[in-house]
Parts: sequence; C-alpha cells; structure tokens
Amino acid sequence: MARTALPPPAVPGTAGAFPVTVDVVALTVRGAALHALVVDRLLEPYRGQAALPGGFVLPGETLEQAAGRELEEETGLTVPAGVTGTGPWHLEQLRTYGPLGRDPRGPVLSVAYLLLAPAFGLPAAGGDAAEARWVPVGGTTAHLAFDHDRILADGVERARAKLEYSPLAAAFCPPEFTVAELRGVYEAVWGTHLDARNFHRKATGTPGFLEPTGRLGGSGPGRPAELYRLAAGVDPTAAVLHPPLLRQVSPGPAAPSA
Amino acid sequence: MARTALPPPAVPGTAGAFPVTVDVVALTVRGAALHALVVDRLLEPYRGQAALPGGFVLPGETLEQAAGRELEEETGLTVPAGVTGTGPWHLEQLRTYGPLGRDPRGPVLSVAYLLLAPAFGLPAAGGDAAEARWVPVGGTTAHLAFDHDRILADGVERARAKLEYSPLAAAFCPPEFTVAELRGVYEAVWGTHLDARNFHRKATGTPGFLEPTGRLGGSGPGRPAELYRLAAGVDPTAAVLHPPLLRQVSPGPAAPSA
DNA sequence: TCGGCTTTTCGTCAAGGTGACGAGAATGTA
DNA sequence: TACATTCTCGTCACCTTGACGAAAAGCCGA
Repeated sequence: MARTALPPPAVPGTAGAFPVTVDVVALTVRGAALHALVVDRLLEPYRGQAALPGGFVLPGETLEQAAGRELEEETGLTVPAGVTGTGPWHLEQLRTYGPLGRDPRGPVLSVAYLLLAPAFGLPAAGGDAAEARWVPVGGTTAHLAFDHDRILADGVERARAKLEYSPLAAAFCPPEFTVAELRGVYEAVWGTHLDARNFHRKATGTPGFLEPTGRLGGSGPGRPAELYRLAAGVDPTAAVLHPPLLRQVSPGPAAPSA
Repeated sequence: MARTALPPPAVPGTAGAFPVTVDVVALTVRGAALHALVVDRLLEPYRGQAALPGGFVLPGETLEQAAGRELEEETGLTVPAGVTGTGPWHLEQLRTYGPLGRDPRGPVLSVAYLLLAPAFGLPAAGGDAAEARWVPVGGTTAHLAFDHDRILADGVERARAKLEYSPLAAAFCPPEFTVAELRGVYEAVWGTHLDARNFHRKATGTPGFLEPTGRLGGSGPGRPAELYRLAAGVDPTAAVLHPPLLRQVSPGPAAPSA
C-alpha cells in the first residue's frame, strides 16, 4: 500500500510504534467455583491453544471499545455499553504488559481488562476463535498462549483483593440477589468457607452496600431469603466498604493443647 | 532510511500501531506535605507548560526501562535498577490511558507509572525538559499538559489507598527511620492527623511490618526515637498489612446531645 | 397431616482491635 | 535547674469479629 497523505504525527522519529492488543480476563461464578473465559485460537501463533479472548486494537477505537468488540466477536458475550459502573457486569482495566518477549511476532503491547459478570452469559462459539468456554480457575488450567497465564493470575488476584473493600461482588450477581448468593460469590472467589450468620450480619450491616427490595426470592429448600440490590447511587469502582470484609489470613492457629 | 530486511511482524494489516509514552507520577514527602514531580516542557505541544516527566518508548525498551530513562533525562533522578521491590523507592505501574483524544499529535497510548521516593533526591534540571521541581499535591496544582491532571490524581489516590494495607509508606523513608517519620508519611499522604501513641502501637504491633535496629536516631528536641527498618524479606508490592491501617472515613459523627 | 430437614435471620458471648487519653522516660533549651 | 518537647508504655470504654445457639419459614418424605 502506498504511503497515504495522512499527516504523520509529529512524534519524534526515534519513537517506536507498537501494535497493541486488548486481552480480557472474564470471570464468573458457576456452581460454587470461580471460572474464567478462554477461547481456542484459530490462527498462528499458538494455533489450537487456549488463550484469553482478545485481539488487536483498531485505529479509531478506544481500549474499552476494543475489549468489548473482541469479547463479542470471540465469545458472543455482549457487554452492555459503558458498564464500567454499577449493576451486574463490571469492566475495569487490569494492567499493561510490556512490548518485549511476549509475542513471537515481535514487540506487542497488551492492555489487559478484567470483566466480572453474572453466570447467565453462556458464550456462543464463533468469530475469530473457536470454542469459547468457561474453565474453573485454579484447577486444570492448561497452559494458555502468550503470557496469558500470568495475566489470568493477576486478574484473579485483583478480583480477590477487590472483594475485600469494594462492593464488587455484586457484579457477579443478577440485579437482585439474596445474601446467600452474595456469600456464594465470596466463597467461590476466595475459595474459603464463610459463616452464614456472621456474613449476613456484616453484609446487611455495612452502610452503603445492600438495599432491601422487600421481595422474597429463592425456591430451594429452607426459609425463603430476602432479595437485595446494590445500594442506590453506588459506583462499585470507587465505593469503599467500611469496615472491609477481610478474608482470613492466618489459617493455622496453634492447635490447643490437651 | 530504506526498508530494512527486518521481518515485518505478522500482525493483521488492520491492526493499528500506536506511539507509546511513559509518564511517571513521582511522589515524595517534603516537610509535612505530599509533593509531585513536574517538569516544564521545552517542546510543542504544551510548550512551556508543566507536565509529568515522561516521553516516548523507544524500540527495544521495556516500559520500566523507558520510565527510568525519562526520569533520569528530565529530572536527574536515577532510579536504582530493578526497584519494583523492597527498600526506599518503589516503582509500580499505575494504568494505561487510551489512544484517543489525549494528544493533539494524534492517537498516543500512555502507560503511567507511580514512583514513591524519599525526599533526598532533589531533581537537577536538564535534558529534554527545563526546571524539574516538586509541587505540593492538592494545593496550587496548576493545570498540567495533556491529561496529566487526571493521571496525577489517579496516582495520588493509588498511593493513598495502598498505604492502608501495604507497608509501602516505608518507600518514602530512608532505609532506617523512626516511627514518627513513618507517621509523618501517613499524615502527609492522607492529609490527616494521627494520634502518635496509637500509631506507635499499631505500627510496631503489626506483624511483618517493622523491625527494630537497636539504634537510636533523631536529633531534635524530645526523647530520641528508636530506629526501625522494613521487616526482612518483605516485598512491599505483595505484602499485606493485617490488620490494615485504615484512614478515618466518617468524619462527622452525630454530636452528642446535652 | 406431620414430623424431619434445610436455610434464613436474629441474638448472645468472649476475645481482641481501636480511639481517646494519662503518665513516665529521655532529651534539648532558657 | 525548670520547662517544653517528644517518644514510649498503659489504661479504659466502645466496637467489631468469630463461634455458636435458636427461632422463623419454607420444602420433603412417610
């Protein structure tokens, strides 16, 4: 292609120009376990291997738009526009992985995003990648392409840490949910067991977190639970839980002597 | 320069290639206030205006290398190699700011870094930018070039949040410091006043945070203080303070009635 | 219909953390 | 030497947390 008349940017000639990809760590809670979304690559490199959904940023796109487009193309998941904010779904930038030594095609910059979603979106295979599927995190996580193993680990760790001091666990839940569902999210993400009674006290007692709807939900055995929603006007990105819901750290207290 | 025989990367032709800059939010505590490092730009755009130190990433560089190089070129600050870890100094990636609408020269990606440093490094003017200087944060922060106001705000907020649950305050201190110096860091970054006695109890009582050196320091009036250092083997990036040192949130409790 | 069983929700209680504050120790200064 | 200043250690009331008991309110099988 001939050099077009597009005005070359007045950046110094020594500056490099890098292809930029966007990779998405999409997490959800299915059953009682945390799952991540992976796709099987159709193209080289790493053809046939599992990878995080993602792809190159096109000219004229924002990073968020690229993340949403790639997700939709490869997995059929349609992220509601502009959902870096409230409600179920939560999209936030994770971090950027440097241009060197991570892509056999050469220096490529990758901006990773973290998506927390309720479990209802079963991905439909299609687009640039075959067979999008949820894989349990921490289990048989086969090696992912590129440095996606590390990106996935960073995303999971970010999610775990954020549950402590932000109302982000609600991003995994439908718009209205029970305290038990919310507790299930914490248990799945942290991989721990939480006392239902204490969790109920803390979750409902934390100001600016939950808001009762007045309705009842749940059809299983046992007493029906009250339905809650995220407190109105809460931006899960910025809101802070006080006091935080801290996970246990010292798992091994000294065994009481006889 | 003619097209060299370097194998063109096999990235899709539709993928964009973006110039990438690295901008550094360098924070320190001087006196009793948090300060940020800014430089005056010598080149267009925004010539003469204050901006965060930074510049374009060169081919063959990692992002961290670019951050260190730009800092050294523009401010004379030499960041010790590989100090994403322990000790004074702390460099971590902040976030990436999208390619659209942030540079008049066209789409430019900017990866921002956060540097926490002790106060000893008085920057020497030179390099690509004139007059590097510390400006107090939150005070007369004149408008910075590009979207650097937002980047600075994000960096300050990250630093404030990280002090709560990480031993990162020590990055602002010399290798050995007193509890009062450490408290001064918290007070400057958070902009609050902390009770010296309670802070002493929490800081020295938190496991895995401080380690007494046995020596005494401080030459001002009053009883000399013991010198501490960061506990051995602590990686401030990953270590977590339990319990966290939480800042006050609800400043207005109900006034007790008569 | 009627006990079990399960789950939610509310209380109780001891242990430990937190903020407010008193007081002694150890220094510089007038 | 008297005083101010700062560091360090204690005390005490209040709150949160974790462990756990128990009532409420629905299913399920006999």
